[in-house]
Amino acid sequence: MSTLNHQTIRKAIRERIESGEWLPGAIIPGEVDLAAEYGCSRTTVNRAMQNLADDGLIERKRRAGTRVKEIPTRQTTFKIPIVRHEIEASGARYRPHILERKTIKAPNHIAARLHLKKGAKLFHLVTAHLGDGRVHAVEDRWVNLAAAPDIVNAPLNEISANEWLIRKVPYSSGDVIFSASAAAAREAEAFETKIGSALFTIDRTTWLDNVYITTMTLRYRPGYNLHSRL
Amino acid sequence: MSTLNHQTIRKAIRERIESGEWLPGAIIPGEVDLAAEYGCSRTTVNRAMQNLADDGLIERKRRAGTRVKEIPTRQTTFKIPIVRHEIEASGARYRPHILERKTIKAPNHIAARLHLKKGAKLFHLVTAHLGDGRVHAVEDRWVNLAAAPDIVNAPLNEISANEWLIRKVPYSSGDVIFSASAAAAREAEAFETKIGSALFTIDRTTWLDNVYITTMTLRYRPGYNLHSRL
DNA sequence: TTATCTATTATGTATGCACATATTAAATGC
DNA sequence: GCATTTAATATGTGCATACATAATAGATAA
Repeated sequence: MSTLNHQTIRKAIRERIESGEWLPGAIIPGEVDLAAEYGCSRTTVNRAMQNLADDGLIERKRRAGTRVKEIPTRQTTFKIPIVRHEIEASGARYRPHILERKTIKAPNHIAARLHLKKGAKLFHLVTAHLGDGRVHAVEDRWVNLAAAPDIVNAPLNEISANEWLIRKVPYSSGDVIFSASAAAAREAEAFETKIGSALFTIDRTTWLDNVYITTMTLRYRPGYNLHSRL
Repeated sequence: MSTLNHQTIRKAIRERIESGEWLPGAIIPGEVDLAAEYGCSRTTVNRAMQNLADDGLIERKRRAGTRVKEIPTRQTTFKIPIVRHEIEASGARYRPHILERKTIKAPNHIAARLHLKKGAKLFHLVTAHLGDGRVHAVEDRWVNLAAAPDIVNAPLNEISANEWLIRKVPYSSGDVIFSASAAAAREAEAFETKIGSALFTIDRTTWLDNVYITTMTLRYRPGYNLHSRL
């Protein structure tokens, strides 16, 4: 059978754009024309083009046609790593080590992040994630007890709070913030580095249907980085 | 007409997963059944399901059926920001300020990144990206002159090297690395902060068809962060 | 029992067609 | 000239259908 699937056509069009045949901002032939040129149905071309539009390579408008993007929207998808997986992928044995675990009144900025009133009592958990005994990352987490009361009894020595929560509320929404932060005393000690060292940091707040579940700050050991391709 | 489009069905299925009707790991009804249930064609259900699979919510295998992912692959898409856009979005006026600009022998680790031999001569450019006169980020870039010889004459006071290169080679592939790094003397001075301050850092190497074009390190001012939703 | 083949089946993909919808360009009215 | 309506058109979407392909379960043979 013919090998003209939508992926082939998608690739062909991509190459024509990358080769400069159709310059940024230029309009490219309509679906009907391309279908004729490649000898396939418009449906197939349509699918290929939709994919390219998803990739941010082209811009499509009804009636107006399809154009190559002026400045391609460069976007990368990062898989939000699960710390245990990262550690195990490197061949080390994972173990969470709890540094702090108590239910206390949350600081105002934490309560605000979870859209709770000032002075709300939250479950506070600080965990060092160990790979073969070495600290890979330090997690500082606050959990809304109204949303996940069982957490106080969870076996957090065996399973990390993150994974425990994923099992409880697998499909939640979240905010993710990447930044760099300076090591405080606790992190400096854990990572055996100086106070003020630059640490790659992920802040994450999670909710489901307007109920805020948890917010956490994850600080990685010095030298850690997150890699992606575009 | 009926409002049963693929997006509606996609949303419906998503909700049934999020509600816990189909638990992680469980198999969900086949396309034919769902089509019957929703009163649409299998094509439409297929499209909805493919989208959900792209989102990492479900896993599909021929013959084996579709299952809810055990641990949902959390992934976020970050738009790789163009510094000028970031600055202008905040209402400030953008201006690049060149700190260094010369063609010299590249350090070995840079030559290696661009897959060139040791001692290759490269165009080296250090730029401070200013927003209303304040330094927003410092960029340290090396350009392969074999790939983009014209860069030596580019008006880099007006347009940043990044944007100039995007125009020359709009559709290239790249590696992106997010990390935290300590401010060296140059950055400390530019950002009016102390040496060793934690800076959010993006490393990026770009190529097109096996020709490596440029590699750069972009260090953002203290406090900068990258935000996303999942 | 174990290995190999075969039929079954769920998803994957291509196509032709019809109609929806957004946007532009042309026609019309003031 | 300027505003409004109308027609033309490229993409967006849904459906029925046919066939491809991979994985499994069951049948068959060693």
